[in-house]
Amino acid sequence: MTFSSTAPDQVWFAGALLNWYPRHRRDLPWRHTRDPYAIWLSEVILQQTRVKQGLPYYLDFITSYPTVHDLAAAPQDEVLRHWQGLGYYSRARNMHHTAQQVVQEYGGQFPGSYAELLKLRGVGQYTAAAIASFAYDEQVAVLDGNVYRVLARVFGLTQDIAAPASRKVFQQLADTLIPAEHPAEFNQAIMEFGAIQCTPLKPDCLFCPLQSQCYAFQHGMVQELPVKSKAKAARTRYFHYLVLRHENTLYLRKRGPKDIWEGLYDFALHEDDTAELPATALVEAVGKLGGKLATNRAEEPVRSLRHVLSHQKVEAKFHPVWLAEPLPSAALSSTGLQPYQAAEIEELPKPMLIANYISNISI
DNA sequence: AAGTCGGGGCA
DNA sequence: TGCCCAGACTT
Repeated sequence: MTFSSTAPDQVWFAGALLNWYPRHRRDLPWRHTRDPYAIWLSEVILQQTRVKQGLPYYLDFITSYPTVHDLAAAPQDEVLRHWQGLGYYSRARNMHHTAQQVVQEYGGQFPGSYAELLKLRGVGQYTAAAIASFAYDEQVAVLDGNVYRVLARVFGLTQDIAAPASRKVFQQLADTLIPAEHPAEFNQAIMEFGAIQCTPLKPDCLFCPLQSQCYAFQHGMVQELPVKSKAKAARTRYFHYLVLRHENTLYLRKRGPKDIWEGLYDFALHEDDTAELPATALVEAVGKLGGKLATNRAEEPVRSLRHVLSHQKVEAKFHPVWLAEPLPSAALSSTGLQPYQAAEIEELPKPMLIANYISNISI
């Protein structure tokens, strides 16, 4: 790759960042260790997640599961329960799987190189580079949202960072920038610089050490870079939850694959293409399960909650239904529903939509 | 290459 | 509201 004569010198760029970093770095717990397990844990948690949001989860996980053996031995429901609220739950399932693989196939030792780390489930190019550099000082450049932004601005790259094909350009540039001497510090520095100084909305260009060499600043294009195409609009889905209750139990079931919230627990669900259902539909649904309606219960209000995900908007209605007797076993086996008491429900991993609903009713 | 997968924080 | 966040996986 070649640069125009006005492009910042590559050695100067690394030097400037390595000078900036120790003066501005945040004190974060995963920066005090070279244990690949702890670093891997932090990196998986921080995928598509701000440090502020991920930090308490990291502290909880490293305390609850101090070694990869502890994590591998834990039940999946327990791991997902610790992950509850962090989103992108495939990360937790993949993390759990990888912990078990590291114990069983690698004797509890994490792979020692970028190429080997890349083979682990849930470990992509970014995470493999992060672990390899932070834990092993391997000279492999990380490329995350921060790095995309910093490189696009400083070097004036106009490729659409949302397009997978653009990755090559940025990765090649990052590979030429990372120094042999301090690869880990360089990776930390460029990401921290993106997170603190070269921020998406209002970057602190006034006090930026790269200002004199920054393409975007010199050309008045800070607001235009990086170029990123818009995501398509989220679709709306209508969830009608049957909150089946008998005495002190609620019926929930574990969600399956090929949809949101895999592995988490919610109520009996009827999805429809409309927010409104005829009143008879509920009674009919309960009857279909072989449920008998209780007659000694006061009518409870239907609650509506809206929940926004990356690619979907869920409009949920919760319909409380008191049963006169437990659901027949045939209904349980066909739906996967099981009765749970309040203390048990607390331990189940649930989507925030469900957790929020439950926290506002009395059980 | 495009689609899918969460939730929270911010202006 | 819209955008972004220490991305990875599936189709």
